[in-house]
Amino acid sequence: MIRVMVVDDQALVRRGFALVLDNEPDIQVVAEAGTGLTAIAAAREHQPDIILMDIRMPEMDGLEATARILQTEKKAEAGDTPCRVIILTTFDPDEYVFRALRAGASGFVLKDIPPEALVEAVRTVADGGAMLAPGITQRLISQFAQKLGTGRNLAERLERLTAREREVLAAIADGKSNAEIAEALFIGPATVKTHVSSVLSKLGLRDRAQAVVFAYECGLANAGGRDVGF
Amino acid sequence: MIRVMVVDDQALVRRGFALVLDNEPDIQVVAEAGTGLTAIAAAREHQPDIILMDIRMPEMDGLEATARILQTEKKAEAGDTPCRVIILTTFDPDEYVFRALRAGASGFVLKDIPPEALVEAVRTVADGGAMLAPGITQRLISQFAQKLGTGRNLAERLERLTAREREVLAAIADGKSNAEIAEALFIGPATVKTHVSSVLSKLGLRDRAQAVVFAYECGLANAGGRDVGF
DNA sequence: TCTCACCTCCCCCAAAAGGTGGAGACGGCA
DNA sequence: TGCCGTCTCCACCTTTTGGGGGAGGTGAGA
Repeated sequence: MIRVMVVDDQALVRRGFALVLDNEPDIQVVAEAGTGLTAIAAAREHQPDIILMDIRMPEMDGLEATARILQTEKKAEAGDTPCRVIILTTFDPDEYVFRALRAGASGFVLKDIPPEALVEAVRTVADGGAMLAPGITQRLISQFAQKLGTGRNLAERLERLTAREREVLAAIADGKSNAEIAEALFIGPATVKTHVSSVLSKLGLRDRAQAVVFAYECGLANAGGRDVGF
Repeated sequence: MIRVMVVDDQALVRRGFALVLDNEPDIQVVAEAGTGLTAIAAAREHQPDIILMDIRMPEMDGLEATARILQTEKKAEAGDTPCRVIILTTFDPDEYVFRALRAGASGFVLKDIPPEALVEAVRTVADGGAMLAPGITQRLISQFAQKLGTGRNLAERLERLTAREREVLAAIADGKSNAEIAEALFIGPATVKTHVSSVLSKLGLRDRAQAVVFAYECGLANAGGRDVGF
């Protein structure tokens, strides 16, 4: 049985969704909330598997509420219920989508979807998957393809480097100085300089700064992976 | 009427999908192909709206074929049919997915989906959307959220900088030298040094190389956006 | 065996970068 | 009015970086 909570400030809308879902044999609506704040409390109390969350709400919007609920979930992590959130809204501007995904939402669907599709989305997400509105999936793919896109030809340039040189480049992309690289790779500083020089000349770069740019652009260094705690 | 081409090396599978789709009133299977090479030729000849493409095939795999078909499409761009590809396969390893998305696929679904879902996927993609298997959507979101994740707290550190300093940081993240930054911002090289110094000290960085790392990590510079043609 | 690519390290040197301290100009704000 | 933050620039200094050689050692392959 999938336990669902519906969060929307408009009681009618809320009841509508709840009725649609409750009509399914394997889905049970266990709570409803009309604001972000009450949603947080209700989530804690009823421990739903899935939360259908509107964005525009008084007191606290759905994105903020989503972030908080999933954060406390993560802290608890007693393995209770890894509650998952589907954002259900009328609009789909990019900013909302990105914020929602960052907040940890597993779905982002528009309110105009047919009821069966909503039910399907709930089941999909409860099953560990994710469900986005088709247009959003499309944009996500575009963004992703763009990021991977340029990587190709640059990665070819990367192959001109020897294994050691790639290691050095990675270290450069980590913000390390020559001395630090030497220490990290257990070689002398002079050797590091040699490697750095060949990396720069082979790739047609001038600076270690440009080397950092190159590393990020070709995917050798991945943005978002590191804590910049130099 | 949605014109579909089915590409799969197993004739039985191919016929199965074709029959399911042809049974729909708004979908017409206009071509079939058993290899990547013939798929390219058939796509050119029949100009389908949607191509269902298997990955594992003799002569040329589906990903390569997808890339080529969409590439020639792009070149032609006479506005004929902006043909779109749905990858339909038994496996979903990450590598395949990324290659598929980079090749320009608009969908990636597993062969075990129910027939109605396949039909729905075809309609969705024909309608300009995209459709991924739920698990894949999930992973795409994770990757995306990770990239956006750390950006927030770092961006706060960014706000300690003055507007000018942020400009300078952006220029640094572009791989520019102090002299180039001076030229770009119409100020003296000495001024650039001043700004660079305060950027580094305010952000707790040592190097302009570390500054580049910081810029990428906090999203000030976006990987994939630039041509590294130093 | 000889060659070649690679890794390792050295020296010297010029250029760039980064730190420190100071200074004038401008605009907002108490 | 005076204070403060910002932008602009300067001079001086140390450290780092990057380029130009050269040189020894290793292992794979012709």
